Amino acid sequence: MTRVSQKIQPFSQECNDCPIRHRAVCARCEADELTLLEQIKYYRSFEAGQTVVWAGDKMDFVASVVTGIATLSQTMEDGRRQMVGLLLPSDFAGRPGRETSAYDVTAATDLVMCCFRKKPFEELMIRTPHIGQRLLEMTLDELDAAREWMLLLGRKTAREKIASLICIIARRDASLQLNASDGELRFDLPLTREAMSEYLGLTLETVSRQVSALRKEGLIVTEGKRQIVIPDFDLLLEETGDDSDGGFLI
Amino acid sequence: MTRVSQKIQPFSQECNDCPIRHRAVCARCEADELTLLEQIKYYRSFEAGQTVVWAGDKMDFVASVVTGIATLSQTMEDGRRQMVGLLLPSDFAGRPGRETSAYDVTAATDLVMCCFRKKPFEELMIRTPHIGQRLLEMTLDELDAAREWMLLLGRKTAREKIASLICIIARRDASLQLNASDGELRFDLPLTREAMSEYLGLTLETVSRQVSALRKEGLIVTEGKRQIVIPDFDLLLEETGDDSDGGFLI
DNA sequence: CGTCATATTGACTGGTGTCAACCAGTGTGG
DNA sequence: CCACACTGGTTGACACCAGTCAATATGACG
Repeated sequence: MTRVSQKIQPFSQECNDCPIRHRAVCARCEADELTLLEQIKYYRSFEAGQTVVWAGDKMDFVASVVTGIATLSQTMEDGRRQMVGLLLPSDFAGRPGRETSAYDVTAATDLVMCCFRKKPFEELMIRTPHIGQRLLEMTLDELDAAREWMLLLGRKTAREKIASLICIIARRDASLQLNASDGELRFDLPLTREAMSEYLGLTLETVSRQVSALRKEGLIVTEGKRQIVIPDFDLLLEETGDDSDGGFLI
Repeated sequence: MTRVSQKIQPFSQECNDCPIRHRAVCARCEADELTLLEQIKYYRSFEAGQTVVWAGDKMDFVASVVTGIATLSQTMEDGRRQMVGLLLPSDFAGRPGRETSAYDVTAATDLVMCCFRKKPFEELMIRTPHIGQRLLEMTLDELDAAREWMLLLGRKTAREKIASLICIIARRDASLQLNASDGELRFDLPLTREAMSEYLGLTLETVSRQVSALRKEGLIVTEGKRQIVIPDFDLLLEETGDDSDGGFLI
């Protein structure tokens, strides 16, 4: 688990071509504001498994996830770990006005981040309200997601947790790529069993058992190690314990 | 559980005399901005146990908690409940830009809120950046608290959960009133066993058992039903599972 | 082929949930 | 005034879900 080696990937440096342009912290920026951001941004790439920063370490930048998935985790003294954030493309990492990272930030998959040095970003935030407004909106969304997650952690059974996680990832995948080939959903699980267990507050053995159970019952089909097919999404939704109706696609 | 009856309590209507003036969403406002807020604010009082709004119901205001404690809870179809927010004086309820409440909002104790009709508040937010800035700051704090809470829900034992909750309330109590009479901490538990169980993702029986266990071991002393004395705070802290050092008093 | 990381499965344990009885305090109405 | 109900809390007996420990698969990669 090294924290070196971030080769600059071939990637368009133009904000206008950016895949997350309309959803990230810069979403509301006008052309001139974008120019200012463009001057202080730089890209960093990480390989799957690499740590971006450790909890407590100095973090002198904030960043948007461009491609890939990052996780935020907390660790207890005796090693118990709980994931507390799952950052997908366009999500924001780091906190303006704070020196160090409160969490371990890890690349769950290969990852590209659009980074801004913290100081200039903070100054820019004061001058351009559009950034602060968008950040507030995104933080409120994060808070809602965290509260949904708390319900899962506090009250759901292992089976419901697994079904919920698969539905969450399926939804997010569907919202990015519109691969609605009939009612059947197909996507890659971007998390290892261990990462899933850290997300769900379970052991990795329980995760494995419950995934197997859902497979044996035909609620999901696995192809290879990571690929998942959901033959009937509504059927799986019923296993999450959530209200049947409340399912809005992101 | 009615939702009527909010008698206006005798309470200073002057923002300058407000006990939460320096910590609430209005904390950064200048005198002139405060005047604008003052024009659209109104107080509402609730008795312990009353519901402020139900999840899904229209909520046409946002509000600061002035005195007392409010809770945010989610309910699953079959009745399982999880608390997802604990609002203390100066904390903010409601979300600008959203019509309905996402959670049940309940008065855990007698409660006074300083309310703003949503529309005027949103318009004010656009014109006075200080409100949005402060709200962002508070939301980021809420998010951090929610993530700490997720660690508790996902990874802590019942005993650690109870110890953690008592420490959290003791800290907050100490931060409001500086009653540092020696090393001994004394305060009222503002939550019923049921509310504690909803906070912690436990049953109320388990809460009761673990509180009794801590009492029998002398880690806490109970006087009457609700009053709690902590003879040695550090000793109790060791039962939370948290890092021994990281304990900053709010 | 061996090694390593990841995943699966089994046997067993134990912590927490469930169901139920009981207690204490408070308010109510005959 | 006392019987009664009602709410909030405590304690016990027992069941069961998920954790623990361990063995075995699977696949990637040298």
